[in-house]
Amino acid sequence: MNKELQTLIDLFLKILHLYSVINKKPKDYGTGDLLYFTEIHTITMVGKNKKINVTRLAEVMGVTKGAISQTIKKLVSKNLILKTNLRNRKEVNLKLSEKGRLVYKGQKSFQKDIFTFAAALYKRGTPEQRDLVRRLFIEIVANMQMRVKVQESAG
Amino acid sequence: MNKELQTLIDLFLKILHLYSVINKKPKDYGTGDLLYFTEIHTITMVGKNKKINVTRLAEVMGVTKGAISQTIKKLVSKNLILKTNLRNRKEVNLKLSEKGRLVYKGQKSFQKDIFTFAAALYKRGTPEQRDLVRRLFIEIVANMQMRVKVQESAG
DNA sequence: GTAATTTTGTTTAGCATCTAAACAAATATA
DNA sequence: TATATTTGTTTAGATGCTAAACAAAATTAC
Repeated sequence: MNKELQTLIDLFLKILHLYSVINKKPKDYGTGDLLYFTEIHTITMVGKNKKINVTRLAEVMGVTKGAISQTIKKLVSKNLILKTNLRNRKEVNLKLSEKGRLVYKGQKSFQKDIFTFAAALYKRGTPEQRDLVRRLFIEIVANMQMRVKVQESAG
Repeated sequence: MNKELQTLIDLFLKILHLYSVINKKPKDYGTGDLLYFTEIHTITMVGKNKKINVTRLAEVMGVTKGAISQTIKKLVSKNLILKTNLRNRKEVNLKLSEKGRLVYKGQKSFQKDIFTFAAALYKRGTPEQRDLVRRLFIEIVANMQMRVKVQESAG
């Protein structure tokens, strides 16, 4: 069993690594912009969170406000993200432009693609089998989130 | 079911993101060196693959030879990795120093820690439940590896 | 056996991304 | 109103990567 478990952990670590390799190459989702993963990820997060601001985006993405500010500046200049609520120079509200939504949709379908075959496998499983998968993922997320919090309070 | 599946994919993407957040902070595994993830990952790969060389390491890690060469240079200067087979200036064989092995062990136990609770959950599952988990991971790895290969041959 | 080719590793310049810190501007609190 | 807090921006410097030019060694072709 321990060997089986180690193999499984190795598989999981391999997935984590492969995902970063896949996302290293910049992509064009049909807008004419070659976008790096950080840019795409930022667009994804803005698309997912209505009217988010820089500070909250930094929290959600686990980086500093400065990093977000720089990325947003670039994406605004590329007309992928819009700053609304500009009568007020503080508390900027971010939203996607039409072009930004195209990237958002492209990335979503890319993610769906990656998991298409795994999803089919999952669907064919019994309710009991699916239950363990779900609980494992929830447990791993909970553990990792705890670690991030500990890191934040320590650093 | 589709909502359940989307939730699961979101959980998985969250894991991928949290892992990168966790690994962003440099760590000291008791050698006095504050090491960044790239350095730790490189040490891990050298530890896992006996007498590996720069070219193979680049393939395994999905980066260019130049990148590996730079990282190795730094790790050799920190006395974490050793270059053997130096009578021959080509085909360098890499291995961990005593200090490097300490980092290797530290990282291994860190990875084990992350999955401790999930592993306990997995162990309590039935053989049928575990079977789906295994097959899902294998499927995801296969799909991602295929994508990396396609990317390589295309780019 | 020598010449041409391939393989392997290194260096360089330049780019993307991040942090920390200093800062400016707006808001909230005393 | 004065002070403190919150929010966003800018800057300098660091890591890590690529592409390309290069050097050195090994392999292949003739």
